[in-house]
Amino acid sequence: MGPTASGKSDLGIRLARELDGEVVNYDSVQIYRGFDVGSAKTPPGERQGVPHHLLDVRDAGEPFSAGEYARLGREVLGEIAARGKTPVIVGGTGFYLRALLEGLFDGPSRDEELRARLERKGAAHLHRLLARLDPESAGRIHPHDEPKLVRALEVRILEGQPLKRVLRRGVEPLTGFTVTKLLLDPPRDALYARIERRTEAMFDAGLEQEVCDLLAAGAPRDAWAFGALGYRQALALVEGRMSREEAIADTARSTRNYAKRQLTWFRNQEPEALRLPGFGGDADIQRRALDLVQ
RNA sequence: GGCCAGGUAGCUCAGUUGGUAGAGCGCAGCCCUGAAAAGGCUGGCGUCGGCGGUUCGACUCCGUCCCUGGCCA
Repeated sequence: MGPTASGKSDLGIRLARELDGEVVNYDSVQIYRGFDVGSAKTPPGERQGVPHHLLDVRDAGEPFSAGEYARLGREVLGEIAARGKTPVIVGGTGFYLRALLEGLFDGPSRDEELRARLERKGAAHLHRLLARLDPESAGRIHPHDEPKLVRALEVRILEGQPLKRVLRRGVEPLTGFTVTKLLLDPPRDALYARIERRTEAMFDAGLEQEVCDLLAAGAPRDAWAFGALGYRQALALVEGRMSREEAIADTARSTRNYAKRQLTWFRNQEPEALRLPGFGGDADIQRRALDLVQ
């Protein structure tokens, strides 16, 4: 695990080669077919023969969720183990990793109709409604945090019970594996500089063209995956709502913000992860990672 | 050289009739149980261009100097 641009893919491939393993992705954007340049997906030609899983399993317009990720992930993990290989789980979507390893509660999936109805009402209204139906959750969720209010209401309405009660139900951690967690944590300055450079490189490498290709292939312009970092801006560029300079600057800034949120998550939600103070491509970091894993 | 408009937080800018300052973004810290590259919370930051003056009190008024932009020479 590690923030965006910390070299997770490099380290993942290295570890997989050494351990006779296969890479399992847990990046929420690399899940999508055709989202390659902007998600920094390792091109097939650079995978050094290491099999990669859970890349390109959805089209732009298809919804996806942590729950689905956990189900697919456990299947894949089982298959890899059956082959006698070692899974090397690589990504930056901390919530997906938690869903995979710790499990999610046995609750309802998204209900699009219910959500559409709720989302129309606005956060303030939703918070008042939740205060009535599930006071405990209303006290825990900030009145401005619409997505979490919607989810709490969705569970409460569909299950007829407050979220906290449902939350305990049916959480099944992954079994059958010994997990070693490694966290890439390069110096902040160096990480930000690298994000800056990588963002420019993505636009140079044809992120704009990738968006055009996706649109031409029928991806709706409001497809969820177009909300991802870089894609939102590249779409604005394609549609003439942003200049190239603005698109790059905006992408780099949001990517820094994202990296910071990832670091907070990993630091506090994955305290047992072993920290590697550098980039995944660094030779000494790779050596240290191998020592920790063997 | 003259005229005009500006000089306030790292950046962009607001600041009512004089009572020592704010907003967004950035940055930092944090939250998160099925759209998590999403969404949300909290926080510090200023010699208000310099120097004088008027005043009990000046970012606000006066003088002067410096800097930036525009127009005219």
